[in-house]
Amino acid sequence: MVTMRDVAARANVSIATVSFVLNGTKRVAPETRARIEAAIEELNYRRNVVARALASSRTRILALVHPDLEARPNATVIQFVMGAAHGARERGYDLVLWPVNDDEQMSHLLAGGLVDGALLMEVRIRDSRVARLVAAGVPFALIGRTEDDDLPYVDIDFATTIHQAVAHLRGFGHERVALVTQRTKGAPEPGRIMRVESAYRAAIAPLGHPPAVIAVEGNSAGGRQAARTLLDGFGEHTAVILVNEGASAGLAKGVRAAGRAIPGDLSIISAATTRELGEMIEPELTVMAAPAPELGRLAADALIDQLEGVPDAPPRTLLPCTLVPGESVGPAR
Amino acid sequence: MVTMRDVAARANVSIATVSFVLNGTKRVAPETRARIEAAIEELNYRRNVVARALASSRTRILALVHPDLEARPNATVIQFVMGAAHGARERGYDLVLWPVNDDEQMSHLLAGGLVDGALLMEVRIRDSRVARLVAAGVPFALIGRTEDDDLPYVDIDFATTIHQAVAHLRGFGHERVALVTQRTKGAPEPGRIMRVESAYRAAIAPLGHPPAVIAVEGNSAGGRQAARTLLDGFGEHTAVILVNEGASAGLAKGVRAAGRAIPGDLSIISAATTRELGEMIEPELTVMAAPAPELGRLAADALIDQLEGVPDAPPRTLLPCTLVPGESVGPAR
DNA sequence: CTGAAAGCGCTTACAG
DNA sequence: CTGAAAGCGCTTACAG
Repeated sequence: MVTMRDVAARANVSIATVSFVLNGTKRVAPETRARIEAAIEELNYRRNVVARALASSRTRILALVHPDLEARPNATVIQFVMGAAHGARERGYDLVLWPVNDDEQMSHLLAGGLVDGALLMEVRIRDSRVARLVAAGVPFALIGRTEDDDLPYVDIDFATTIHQAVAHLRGFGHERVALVTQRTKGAPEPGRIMRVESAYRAAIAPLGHPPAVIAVEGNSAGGRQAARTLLDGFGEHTAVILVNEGASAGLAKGVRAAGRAIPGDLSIISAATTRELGEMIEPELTVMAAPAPELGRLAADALIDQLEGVPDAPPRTLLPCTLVPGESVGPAR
Repeated sequence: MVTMRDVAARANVSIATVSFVLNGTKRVAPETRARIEAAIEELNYRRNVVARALASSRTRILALVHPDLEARPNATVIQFVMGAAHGARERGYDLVLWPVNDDEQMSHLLAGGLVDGALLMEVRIRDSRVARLVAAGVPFALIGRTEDDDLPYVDIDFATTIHQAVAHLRGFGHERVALVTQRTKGAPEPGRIMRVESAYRAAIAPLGHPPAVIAVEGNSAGGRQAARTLLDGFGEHTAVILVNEGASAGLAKGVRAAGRAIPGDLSIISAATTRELGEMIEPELTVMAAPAPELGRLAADALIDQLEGVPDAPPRTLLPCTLVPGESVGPAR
């Protein structure tokens, strides 16, 4: 293994000087610099990141803390993760995956000193992990929000997204619009459910009809259950907005199985999902595509800005979903 | 920050002895050990993983090397990734994500010394990354296979999977069975395509009809194209096996759009995907569910076994997919 | 069974 | 502009 010592010897300088040109932390005479760069090139030297981390007390590693995601293979999840990985890499950071469900284990890992900061996924309204992070003195950024709006986060702008969805439906004459959200058995609710609901209530208020919110599990069975509830209980609705990726297909199937037409009898918009999911369903669903890759990247950026003390870096970013018209929205009956 | 030095001072021993009890590398007198453990407890000490890595030349970090996965949000991909992350964590290792497309960048990262070993995803028949890994002297395990069968890998047992799929179809009287695989524009083909094809040829040989292989892109458009080819060109086929997750929904839609019934006119099995994907489609697809979580975990295990010199650890594992009956397979017409 | 000490490969005041 | 040296927090022969 070739070390800084070898480079220094070949360039006839001290290892300190090699370090200075590598980091650009001090001015070095042009000729000296050239000699060092030549030596680095000739020896094919790469500085050891572990030694650098120990000496500088900065590992340049970030943790992505998330619950078990195997269980919910939603299309947006991988986009978040990969967006964060790309964002980190591009700024010279590494991203480690920490699939931990309990706070204890997270604190334990944090105390090991491997990471400079953490990205939190699946953030809940009241999230005890945040207190742990603060206690450990570890900088962080959230993907999603707690009830405390002053923390660093990136999130989907649900207010704008839902308003646009409602506006789109109103353009087709819909006045009675229901909402389908996600119920997570056992687990505390992610913050977005609450935000989505209030955005929905605000958006449909001008229409003068009472809100109808249906919470089901994020899978096909949940979707079919939502279809039944919608058709039986709330029969008069002509459109529905879903913020439940996993239930989208089941809802469409359930509606059709009940002999109703999409969009003839019911228009559907699935929000916070991917264009690809919409294409898979019959009829092709109109979706509000989540800016998941961007959010992943922005989360990494926000955390790194914080670590590096970048001035005027935005600690919080909200991005709305993008409407991708399919064949599931039509005129109100 | 509390260090080993603090623990040693409190327990009245040298830091060497503290290190010995922490690592279990040398026998320590019970009373001494008890004193040290008490001190660790009282001070809430956690050993610094970076210092440990530098001193032991073992970082206990693994890299997951993969091309850009944002672009292809297949359901199995996240399962692989999370399986590997879990497997690593359970054995005290961390997994970093390395989204790199070119070999140069991979070698560059490797040379930094951050990782003890690498897991390679999306392995191609001839994969230049393998040579790079060998050149860098970095242990690795593949998720998938190259043409060289002697390397450490985990993979789906496509031979068994395809045979089971064909046997299932034969049970329904099918004799003319087509295959739909994936075509990746530009990129070299992953090794599995080749293996799937030869497994398919072997499995249908006893049926006495010529093979029909259709390669399309892994998205809805690809699936619809496959449907057209299948219905127009190969009209006499009564069943199709897909090994193209992303095209599954498009194929089903295309077949129905052409006025053909599933499974009345055409039976469909989608192999190497998830049960959830099958549920999303209309009619619910019979799938061969990929053992993706297990394979991710096994890949991590194989690599760690190698790093730790575990005797008799299996360097290669093949796991078949599991048949999950849906509504897309019926008697041959 | 325990300790003193070298060493892992860097960074970073400090001195000149 | 450059260097000598301490130090980051551990592990690991080596000696006793």
